[in-house]
Amino acid sequence: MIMDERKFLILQAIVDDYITTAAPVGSRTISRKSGVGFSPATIRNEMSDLEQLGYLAQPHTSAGRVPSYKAYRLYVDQLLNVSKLPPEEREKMNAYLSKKTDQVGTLIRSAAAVISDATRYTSVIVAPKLSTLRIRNLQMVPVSDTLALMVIVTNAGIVKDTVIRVPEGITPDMLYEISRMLTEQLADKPIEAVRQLFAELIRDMGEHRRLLAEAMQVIEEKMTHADESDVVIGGGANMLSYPEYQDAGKAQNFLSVLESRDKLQKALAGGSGMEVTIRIGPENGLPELSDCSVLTATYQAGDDSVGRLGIIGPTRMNYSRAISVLRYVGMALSELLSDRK
Amino acid sequence: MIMDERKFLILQAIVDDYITTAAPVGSRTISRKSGVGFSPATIRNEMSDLEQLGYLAQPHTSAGRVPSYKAYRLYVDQLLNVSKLPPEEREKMNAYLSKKTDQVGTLIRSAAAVISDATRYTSVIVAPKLSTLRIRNLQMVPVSDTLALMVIVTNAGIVKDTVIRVPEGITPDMLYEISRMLTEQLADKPIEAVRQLFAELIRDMGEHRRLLAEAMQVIEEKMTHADESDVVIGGGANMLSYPEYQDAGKAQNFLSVLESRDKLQKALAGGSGMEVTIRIGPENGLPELSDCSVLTATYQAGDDSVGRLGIIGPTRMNYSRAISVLRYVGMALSELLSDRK
DNA sequence: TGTTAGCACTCAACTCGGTCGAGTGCTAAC
DNA sequence: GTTAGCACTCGACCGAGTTGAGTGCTAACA
Repeated sequence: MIMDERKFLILQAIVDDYITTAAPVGSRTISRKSGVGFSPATIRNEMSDLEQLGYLAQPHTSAGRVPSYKAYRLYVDQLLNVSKLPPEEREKMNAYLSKKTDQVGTLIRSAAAVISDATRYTSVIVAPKLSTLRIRNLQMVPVSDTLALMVIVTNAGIVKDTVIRVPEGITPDMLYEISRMLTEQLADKPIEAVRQLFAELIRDMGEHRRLLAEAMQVIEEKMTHADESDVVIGGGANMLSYPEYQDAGKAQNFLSVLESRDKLQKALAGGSGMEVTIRIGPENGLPELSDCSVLTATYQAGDDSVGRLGIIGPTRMNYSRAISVLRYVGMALSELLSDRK
Repeated sequence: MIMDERKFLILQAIVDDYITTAAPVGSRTISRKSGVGFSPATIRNEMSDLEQLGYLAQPHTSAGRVPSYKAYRLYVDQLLNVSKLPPEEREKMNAYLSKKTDQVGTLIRSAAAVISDATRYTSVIVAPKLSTLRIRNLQMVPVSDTLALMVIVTNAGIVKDTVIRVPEGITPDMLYEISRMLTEQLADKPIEAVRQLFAELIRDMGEHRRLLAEAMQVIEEKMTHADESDVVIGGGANMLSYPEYQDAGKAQNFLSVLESRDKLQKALAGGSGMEVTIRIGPENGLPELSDCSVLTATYQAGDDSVGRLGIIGPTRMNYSRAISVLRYVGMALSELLSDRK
């Protein structure tokens, strides 16, 4: 048995219908649809074939059919046509986002809100990771005799800070001088390259070795351990409005994923290109999200990919709309981050 | 009719029982309890009185009784004895918290997690507000020719930063000098007092007037507009495990409050002293939380009250435990923030 | 040979009546 | 004042019956 034109057509109609109703789809329903000119009986035969092929499943004998993950995969890969967002909607999003451009954190939170409002799904954005950024300025601000705050300003105006210990005998003015020197040395270098530069500096400049070593260690740590605060969620409660999540246990299960930064990071990871990556149901690897789909994309600051943004929704989500919203917001975010001088 | 000793005893037993079972309490149940030596019939008479007095309500004639808000209020005010946390539990919390003391943000997130883990309710912590802090160091770090990052380090090592515009012709070294001067002038002053100092400075130092004015305006804004990121939530999904919130609509309603920083701020506001404030059901003013109770307390950095922390749970929450956890974590948080030199 | 009408069959969802049991209020006795 | 007893109430639960959406199969048709 092989998939022919008509099977595609019928499968598409079934998925389309299921996406909006969340109820098993029967042969009559499909037959009634415009564009499909066959009787219910014919449709039934085809549906039976599609079930055989693994694209459909029946909850029980006398129910309609429900698309399988395989069906969604096919639907997304071949049957989907992504429409552009209407201009007025783009305009609205743009207006909302460009108001919030001052602080990167706020911008990202707003972007998450825009996505979840526009799709009614849950949105997740990973803030720019230190390891993908370039240093623009590094400054150590004294906090007390023994502590300083190391502030790293990166491209796109993204700021990271940490407390570091300062060896005895280093005055605020010395801190400033060292910061200036470091900034000069490190400016515009990607953080990846900083390690080596630091090693050289520590070798050449014996006198502040301890301070530099401390700073290096902190940067190192910041780069490897993702900061908890760096994942932003929008519309976490949206999922509860879908019939799939009326069951409180399931809902709690889903929400617990949102509360675990680790799992979220894992869900968003992978897929490096600019294009939207789609993981359907079990494909995303997290058992808790086995009946969700996760769409992810990358956003940039300048020419560097700096973070990922994503949408989590039920497998029967409106992929077309989700994709276009994700694309658009990703683009807008990249632009706003790159504009910052 | 008046509340006598026995009525108190019975009401207490009813509330105690309802808190653990969430099911209407019948006269037999109370009669069986140790400490109450009356027959069901007597209890019924008393319960009838208590209903008349507004402390109990009946879902329907042949069900048991459910405590009203008035009953919880009485229970909390007069019938509750708050036990201390067992030492091993304190120890565990302490150990977990003191590991996280490096970054204030992380510390607060951990504290929220500790509270929600210990109580199985939802915890909320408002990060230290700028207006309650003292400046320790102020530094402007150049980001580009026209932008700088103003970093304000406050007591307790809490850091706030904002991007500000820099008028043309101001070099990084000048920024440093100005920062140094400002730090000298402002150090250890509460932010409340900064306004006036700034005004004086702007008057006296004509040359950098524009920069100072910009900085002032930004500080002003930061002080009045609470930052979105400053509210941290722990265990938002916990509520879903209680029978009161099995209904998806109710659950969504509750979660939407957690997503609105405004409403959360409002829920936590008020009650300035160190003691735990308890708002039961409608008392908290938010219709969305009308069947929740909100406990709030204040935490300090040094001698200044800097933020609030709270627990949101069902009205039938275990007040005794919630209060002791909130007290303990509030104290621990204050200590950890004050220790920072 | 592919399509369709017809028909028997399946099964969840809903309805309805009956039973069960937890709980109440009232009354009368202790 | 307290309590035992009893009639009553009412949601929860159970099982039988009905409904309706949907299927698979077969035979007829183009």
